[in-house]
Amino acid sequence: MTALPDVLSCIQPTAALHIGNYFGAVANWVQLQEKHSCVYGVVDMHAITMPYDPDELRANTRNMVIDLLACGVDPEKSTLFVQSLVPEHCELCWILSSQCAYGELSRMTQFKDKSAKLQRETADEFISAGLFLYPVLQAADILAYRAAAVPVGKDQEQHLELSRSIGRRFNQRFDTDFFPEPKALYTQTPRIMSLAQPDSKMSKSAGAKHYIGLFEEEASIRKKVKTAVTDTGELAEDQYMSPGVANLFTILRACQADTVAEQLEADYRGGQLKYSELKGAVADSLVELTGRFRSRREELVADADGVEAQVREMSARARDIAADTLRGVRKFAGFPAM
RNA sequence: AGGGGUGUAGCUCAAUUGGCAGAGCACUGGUUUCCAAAACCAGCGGUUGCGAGUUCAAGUCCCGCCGCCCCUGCCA
Repeated sequence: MTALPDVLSCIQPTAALHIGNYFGAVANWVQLQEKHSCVYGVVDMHAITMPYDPDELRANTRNMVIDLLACGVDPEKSTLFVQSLVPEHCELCWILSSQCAYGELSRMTQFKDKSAKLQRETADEFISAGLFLYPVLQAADILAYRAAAVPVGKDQEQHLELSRSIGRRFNQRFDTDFFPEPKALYTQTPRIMSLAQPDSKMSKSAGAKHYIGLFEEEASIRKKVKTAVTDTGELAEDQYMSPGVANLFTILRACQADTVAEQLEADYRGGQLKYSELKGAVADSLVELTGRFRSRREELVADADGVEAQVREMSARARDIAADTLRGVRKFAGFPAM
């Protein structure tokens, strides 16, 4: 029997990582692998729950793997798999879906938000059943590895809770302790906001000037930082600084530029801070940090075939664990052994 | 499968009897600003779902097809 991992975490393949993804999740992955055995996944089967293009998805998945390796996810320490190469996720999802109440799923906020939005708006958008089952697939992602812990931020708390309760129900229903309850690993990660709209989280969907790509060129990074929103109106009574400025400081500290950040904060308190200086410091830090990633990424791209072979090998390793889980699940669920 | 809707710029939508495809938002550039925002000025943006037809002329009318939404069914 293959050893079960301490930590499991997944990310959806998207066009390119931005600094919000990096500081919010990926940097933490790189940290965690130092002290834990980690399994990380690029979950392309989740990506098809929304309208998408197949060629784009394939390219995004390949790029995401490269991006993660460039950021420091280390095949020597961790297992990085592509979800669709481990079909057990899907099989487990189906079995678990029958241990999950319809009402429970319709109460998932992510799904509710989407449906509510539909009623408010034109109501002519395609909502796949896959979107509804999304949290169950997520539960399968975790339970397939019987992982001990999952790093979560606030927004994924509810989905992890569902995974725990599905696993619990499975155990109870089939009178076993097969699935350990995955613990939430609360790690404080900085929440990077949109540069153009600092009251909402940084995301690519909002548009190019809202985010900074992790592998963007220096000139582009500097330009985007420069055009970031600062003070847009009056500060609220209880506000220390405007969301835009606070966001710039968050980025600066996330880049570990603490001494610079302290100096500039002192200037801010004294009313001496020139935002152009702050922006210069932020841009410098980002350029320095991402420059390393960019050069590592170039090496990986040059060896694309090697990377692919490596990921297939790691996915096969992940599959060994998942297949082992499924052997047990099939037995409990009443299916014949394969 | 049948019935009813719907499809126009990235998004929301307009376009008279068939008569030059437009607006707002978004985006790009400029003025302004320590940097931004806001404001103002300028600009980019189109296979009108696809295909055929009628016409001097089709976003608009006729026929076929496709996608999506709602309803009623059918099959497993």
